Amino acid sequence: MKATQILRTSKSDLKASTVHETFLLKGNFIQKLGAGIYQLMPLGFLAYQKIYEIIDEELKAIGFLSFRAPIVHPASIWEKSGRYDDFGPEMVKFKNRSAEKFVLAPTHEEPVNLIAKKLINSYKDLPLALNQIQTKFRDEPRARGGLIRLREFTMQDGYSFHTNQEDLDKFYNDVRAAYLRIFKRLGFEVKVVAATSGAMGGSGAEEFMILAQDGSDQIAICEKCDYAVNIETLVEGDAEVCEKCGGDLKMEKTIELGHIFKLGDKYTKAFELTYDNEKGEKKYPVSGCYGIGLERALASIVETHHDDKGIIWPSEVAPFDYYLIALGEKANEEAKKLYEKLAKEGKEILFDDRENSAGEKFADADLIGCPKRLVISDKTLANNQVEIKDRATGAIELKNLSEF
RNA sequence: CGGAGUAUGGUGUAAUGGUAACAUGCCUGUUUUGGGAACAGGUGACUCUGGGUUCGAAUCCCAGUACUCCGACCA
Repeated sequence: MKATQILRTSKSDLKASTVHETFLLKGNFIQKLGAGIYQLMPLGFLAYQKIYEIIDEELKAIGFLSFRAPIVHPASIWEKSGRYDDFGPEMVKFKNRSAEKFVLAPTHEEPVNLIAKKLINSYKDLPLALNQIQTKFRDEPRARGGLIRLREFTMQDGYSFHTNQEDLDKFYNDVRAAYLRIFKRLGFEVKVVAATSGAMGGSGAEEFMILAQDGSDQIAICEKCDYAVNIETLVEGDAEVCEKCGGDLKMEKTIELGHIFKLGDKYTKAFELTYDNEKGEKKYPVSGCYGIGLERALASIVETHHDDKGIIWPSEVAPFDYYLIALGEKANEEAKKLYEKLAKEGKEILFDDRENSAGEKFADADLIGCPKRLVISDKTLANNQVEIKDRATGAIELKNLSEF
């Protein structure tokens, strides 16, 4: 892709309240429409799609079926579950011209359970795992922190249904492992933290956290073993020593990237979702649910992968692999050829074909943060070479044009 | 939802009751290319909305809306 089409960086010293928002706004990855409401610009959407694909791929690989629920729901399905009145003011309710009642989905248990009810009749239909990556809207009283806490956001939300606890436990562990693979591919070092499943009911829950200065969660980490726990679950004065080994606990600010729950039969009971067992008896499946916030993941990648000049994308989520700069007219001709060749081979390359000064192109290459920067200039052309600079390490190597 | 503040070209700011200015961006041209270049010309804001005070309002007053920060709430 060409910079003249997609790149609109800002030279201003704009400073948002968080690092990721500063760089994402400066590089024009995102645009703010209102508090907690942002749109992804073409550049930002490229990175977002990479995240989407990684999550989708890993979850399909362990057996999730993809579905897609709507964002606007008729109020009736929420009235039926009893949550139309219970959910609280963060759920937006509205009426259309015919005074029919609707809600904007803050979560998707209601439609998912309707899908599951269609698909599950018999024990033979279990286990079943359903997944979607879809928009949620929550009218947060105070959205803040850039993309960390949005009102409209995208969430991967998966749900699984099982005949018994052992089967749920097994699948839960599969999801746990898939989540660890996802977060590794996204470039994170996550801590899996014991969490309360109180509000959701059920038998267990864990959160996937990263340490981050701008985080709004706090966890307690044991200084001796690898035990970590959300401080929300530390209520009864045991907030000072590790319950595993007795070591001292240290408080750290974190961002929660994902959350997995064993729900038991709370929701299947609430939604009257049953199956027939071998004896023909009606039983409630036990279920689990699993979620990752995509914009929050995007923001967190920037929070954990940057220097003072800009973003340093992990290779799997970078919007482009290469950022190509040409200096001088002769170099520009060669760069154009190289760009077309690499593009034809399917390489993801951003060619800075703008007429801007050299310094501006270098600064933007750092800001945008593609893993490799290619420079062609009179200097490199003297030996028919291209300079390759690694964004993360700063290491520079020269390669012959013919080797590309 | 409680407390405080802000609202002016695309962006960032100035003008404190009397002609809306500066920088940047953008457009044209010339020149320039290894770390945010230079010159020249040009473009662009009925100063958030509605009301009020005044000869006169970006400026003062009232209401609304939006945004920011602190707190509560939530993930």
